[in-house]
Amino acid sequence: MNNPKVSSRKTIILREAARLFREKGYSGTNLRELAKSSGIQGGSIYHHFSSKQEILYQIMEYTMTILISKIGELIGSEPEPFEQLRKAIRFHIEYHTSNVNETYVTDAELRSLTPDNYKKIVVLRNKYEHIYIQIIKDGIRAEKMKIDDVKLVSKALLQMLTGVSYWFDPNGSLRINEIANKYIKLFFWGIAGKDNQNHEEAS
Amino acid sequence: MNNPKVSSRKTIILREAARLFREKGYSGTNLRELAKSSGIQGGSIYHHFSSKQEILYQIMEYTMTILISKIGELIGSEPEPFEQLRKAIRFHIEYHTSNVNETYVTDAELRSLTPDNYKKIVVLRNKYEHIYIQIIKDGIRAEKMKIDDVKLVSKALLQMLTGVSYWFDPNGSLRINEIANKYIKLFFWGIAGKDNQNHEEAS
DNA sequence: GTCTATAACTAGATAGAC
DNA sequence: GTCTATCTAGTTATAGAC
Repeated sequence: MNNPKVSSRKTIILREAARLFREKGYSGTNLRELAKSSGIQGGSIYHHFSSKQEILYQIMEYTMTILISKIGELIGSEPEPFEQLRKAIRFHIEYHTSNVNETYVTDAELRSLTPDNYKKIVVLRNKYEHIYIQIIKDGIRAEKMKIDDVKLVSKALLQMLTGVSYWFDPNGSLRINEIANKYIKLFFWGIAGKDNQNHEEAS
Repeated sequence: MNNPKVSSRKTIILREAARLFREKGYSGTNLRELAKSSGIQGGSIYHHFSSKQEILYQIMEYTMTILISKIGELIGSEPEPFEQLRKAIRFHIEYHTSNVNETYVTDAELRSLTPDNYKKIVVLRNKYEHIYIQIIKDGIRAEKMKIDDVKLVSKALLQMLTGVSYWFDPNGSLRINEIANKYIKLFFWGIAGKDNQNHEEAS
């Protein structure tokens, strides 16, 4: 996980843990099973991690750090907010579908963190979410986007995008790139299309 | 739960179970604690339910059944697809925010069901999702909506809407009715607004 | 319908050998 | 770095009294 070129035991444990935590939940996963699928015995886990909690925390901390750093690079090299948002959407879907186990756990197991770990991860989550908020704010300022509630719209967007990893099937007919295009189109223009622009109000 | 007027012990257990399953997960919740917060001792749970699994199943079965029956009534009395969708969106958000614990559990604890129970709940989920798919298909046929991938769009919609119950704060400044309006507007017209309709493609 | 007591088992974590 | 053995505690579920 720290060095993707070497599949050290630690890396294997983290990868298997993410898989099991997603399949059975954090509480539903036991360390003997995790050890077995990592190729070692139960007790050996504790050579690499001090507790089950630490494994969960490291998965989340790593995932959020990568997400933040990659999205940062991505939008740093692109000045136009519309194009920034397109790239951000594409990236979020790609990363979440390519790392389903880790991102699912990071998303769904916040409740299983100790209070201290919880605080740290929430800080990172807010940081990531704030990047999307900022892009949209810039889009409004540039008069490219029309939104009256930036926070709500960012949340709606991220939940919709994260949802892709819940149903995405790598063996299905849709490529990730096509899916991203469809989401971009939906989020930008909605379902009503130009012809129905007269129903602007939502009573 | 079966008769909302009487808060029988069974009803109380189901309500408390939904709350605890959401807070700590199904595996993370123990029956002594559930019993305690329901006002009885651990062993007494088994007078009302045969197992922990049965409690989970009943929460989900009840929630899905109500969702399907209510949305059925709602769109049955409205012929126009645009208006049907507005009502459906409003209903989904309202029900999910008013019954956060039950809907969250129904959404997130599918993995904790036994294979037999899993199959039954998935049938109900598909039934509910199919109602949204049908509305959108009708909307396309009536040339009110422009969508090339109905399944994807329905999933995007439902994930976005369900997400409201994850951040909704009853003491916050936004009323559910206002939130529903914002989501309807977003889903119908997108964020780009009329003026930018020329960027139709999403490269 | 609820209680107490307990059976049967499983879990996270530790210790010390190799 | 991994093993085996084990401690300690907690878990679902059952049994029988009230």
